[in-house]
Amino acid sequence: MLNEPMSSLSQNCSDCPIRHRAVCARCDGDELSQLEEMKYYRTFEPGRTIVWSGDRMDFVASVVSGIATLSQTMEDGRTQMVGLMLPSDFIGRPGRTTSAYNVVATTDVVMCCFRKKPFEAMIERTPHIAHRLLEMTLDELDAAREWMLVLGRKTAREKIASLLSIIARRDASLQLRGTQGPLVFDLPLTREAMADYLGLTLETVSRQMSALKRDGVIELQGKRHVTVPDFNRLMEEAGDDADGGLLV
Amino acid sequence: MLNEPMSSLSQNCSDCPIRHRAVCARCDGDELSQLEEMKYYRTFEPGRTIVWSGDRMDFVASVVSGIATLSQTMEDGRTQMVGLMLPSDFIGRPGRTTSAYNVVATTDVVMCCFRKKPFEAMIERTPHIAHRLLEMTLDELDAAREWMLVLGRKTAREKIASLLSIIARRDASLQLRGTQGPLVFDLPLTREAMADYLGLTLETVSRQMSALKRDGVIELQGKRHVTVPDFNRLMEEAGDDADGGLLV
DNA sequence: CGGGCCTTTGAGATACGTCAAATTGGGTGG
DNA sequence: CCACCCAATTTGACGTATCTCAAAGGCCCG
Repeated sequence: MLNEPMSSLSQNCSDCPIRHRAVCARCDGDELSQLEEMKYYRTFEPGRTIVWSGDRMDFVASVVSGIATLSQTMEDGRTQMVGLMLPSDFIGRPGRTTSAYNVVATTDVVMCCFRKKPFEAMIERTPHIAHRLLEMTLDELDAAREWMLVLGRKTAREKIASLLSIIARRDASLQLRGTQGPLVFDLPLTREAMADYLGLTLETVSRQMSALKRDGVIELQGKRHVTVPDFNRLMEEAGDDADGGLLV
Repeated sequence: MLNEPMSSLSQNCSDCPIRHRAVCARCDGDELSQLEEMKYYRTFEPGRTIVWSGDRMDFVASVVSGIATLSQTMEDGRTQMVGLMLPSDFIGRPGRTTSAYNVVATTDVVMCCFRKKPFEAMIERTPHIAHRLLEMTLDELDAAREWMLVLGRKTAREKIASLLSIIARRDASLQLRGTQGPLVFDLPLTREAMADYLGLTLETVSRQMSALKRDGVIELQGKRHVTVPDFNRLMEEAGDDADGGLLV
């Protein structure tokens, strides 16, 4: 079960797939070569834990490819996913030595890691990085707050529709497709992972997926392959304004 | 119904009550005087809306005193509070022209506002501000994620206990008391506001408050004045590790 | 072809929401 | 100073969305 061989990973920042979106997006050539000195790649298989909550973390990292989740767990095992980390997202917190969350790979994941100390020092002297990191953190804060509305006030059906529309939207924007015409994508999450993200049980997730399928909001080929014939319909089911642009 | 008269507001940053915690915390004298040129104070009465979601915002601001809430509302009126803004917290987002949330004063509120354009320009050239803002944003992101666990996975009783322990903890740290001995504080929120924060109805909030009182976890003097005889007991009811330090 | 997940579906239990009415208590005006 | 008023809160009865427990498929991979 090999994922992309290391040889295909750009050792060279200039042709990195997340070059223009990651924390290094605004760096110039000189700054990039400083980063190249402190960076190294790591890969993880699906299901593998990248960091445990409470563990010492002496690196920060960008997701280069694949999907990872951030989650919190209570003593009795209840767990809540608090973040979905996609390519270009940043993992780890400058100025903190331990992880506050479990970080788990849900697909094959490639990460571009930076040793923490040198990276922190570089933040101090490199406004390009500090500003990009601030911007990314503000975006994540907005996303977390949007998710609070989903968790606190939406019904199970709306929660499922919300999750599907987020994944569909992201997929469409990666593939540069418009919102017209059917959207097709693969669910990167198991029913249980969806439940942990939505604050539901996996049975409720399954039932609501079946209901959305029965009502023609989505079509399923197998368990993971999803077709959305009408994106606006999905948005309505999510309880969102249908005019919320696709290109966010 | 006058709140603190303007005359009592420090026009002078150097004796501002939030000087050491706000976005300006790390500024030196020169930077402070630049800020003083673009700042002005505004006050709001309880219940007054400071900004509406979607409104143009041409300032950013620090809460100097009082409490404000951030909330999102769905078309049918369901609302979810996504942030509790306390003294020193920062409102507004550099690089965005409209507010994503409703901002409402729940008590008398004094805000130190900065005109947006000059402030954004200053961030660009002042690492002290950019770094402090990054740090504060990361803290807010952690708080939002902790709240996602509360919203997604906790029972009504645990939710109430979680909210009370957060307020009690903050109050204790302001008054520099330890966690030993009874904690006493005033609830700055109505039952409805608590419900909007917790993703519950106000009736459920009221019932669970009564239950916690009946079980001796809290005592109530009037509707808003709360005594917590044993903080660890409250933490247990919240479903948190009781060893979570008070001094976070 | 068989074993082990992941998923679906069912039946019954329950926590929380909804609707409605009673009670409290803090502020106000007489 | 007291009675009154009104918003906030409490309490009750009932409905229901979601959870829990249980069993029966599918599907991938060896």
